[in-house]
Amino acid sequence: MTATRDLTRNQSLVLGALEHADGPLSAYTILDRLRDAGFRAPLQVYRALDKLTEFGLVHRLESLNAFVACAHGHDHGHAHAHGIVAFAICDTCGKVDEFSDDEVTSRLNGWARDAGFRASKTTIELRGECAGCLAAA
Amino acid sequence: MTATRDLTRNQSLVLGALEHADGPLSAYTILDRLRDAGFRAPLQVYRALDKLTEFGLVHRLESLNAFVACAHGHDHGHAHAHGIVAFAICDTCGKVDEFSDDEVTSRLNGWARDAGFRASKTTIELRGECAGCLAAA
DNA sequence: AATTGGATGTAATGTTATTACGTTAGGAGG
DNA sequence: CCTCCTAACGTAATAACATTACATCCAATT
Ligand SMILES: [Zn+2]
Ligand SMILES: [Zn+2]
Ligand SMILES: [Zn+2]
Ligand SMILES: [Zn+2]
Repeated sequence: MTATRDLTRNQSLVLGALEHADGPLSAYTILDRLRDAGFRAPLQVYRALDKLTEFGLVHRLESLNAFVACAHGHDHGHAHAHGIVAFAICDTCGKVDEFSDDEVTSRLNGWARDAGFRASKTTIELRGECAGCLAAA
Repeated sequence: MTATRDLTRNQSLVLGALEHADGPLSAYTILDRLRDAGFRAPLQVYRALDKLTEFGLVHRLESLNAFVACAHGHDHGHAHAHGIVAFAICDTCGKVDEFSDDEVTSRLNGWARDAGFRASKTTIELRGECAGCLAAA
């Protein structure tokens, strides 16, 4: 059983913004959407994002400089461990698909073991066009 | 046989800066190092990087917002096709190891095929600590 | 009450990337 | 030679993303 975590007000607001969005949001977009809730400065967003990422509730998309709520079903503050996670990002509609592949994880871990490299974070991002957008084109 | 490509002066300078560096460089660091060669503005660097990346001579490290010369041995302007390339980036010493794994490539391509996703670019980056730094610690 | 640590508020600054606009160099074709 | 076209270049301004610095607040502990 994974422990439920108490989120602070700012963390809840940022997580909520990401969960209600239809795609990844930049920190500054989140800031804009939370102005009415009292947000004033980027740091309020970045601090919350740091914690949410640490808790595994939010992922940062490096190739986009943006953030998404974790796609795995879980209640607020109730996370679960990820293996290596991959993202397929549609450059046309912005949709993001989060997935994970044990064989990929195992090969990358194997490479790291052989190289004596200790990985603390691994990023896998596919940029391209999703099935829906390809069909529409 | 892959065609040799003529690089422009700016492209050669930027590629040279990356090849002589001992690690990834940000666009602005490249700019600073090329001041004496007449560089004045970020765009000069970004334009050269765009082309070099397109030619496969340079890779962008998304998690670092920085660039490295391709590790594969090739003469200036003489590139070769990559499959999906992965990078192991040491957060301690900055060293970058470029590698490629057919099984990883095949699994990711397989996922994309099944999902109907057409990937135009795939990023794999391991952040952590290299063998040398782990031994030194 | 004093101390501690985490979270917060705010301003200033630093870093990375792009837009806009004008100029230059070189090849293709008349 | 001259015009058209295209790719590359030069420069300035601005936009977008992220961090540093410093003060304050508050709850838990001693
Ligand atoms: Zn997730
Ligand atoms: Zn799409
Ligand atoms: Zn390469
Ligand atoms: Zn190292």
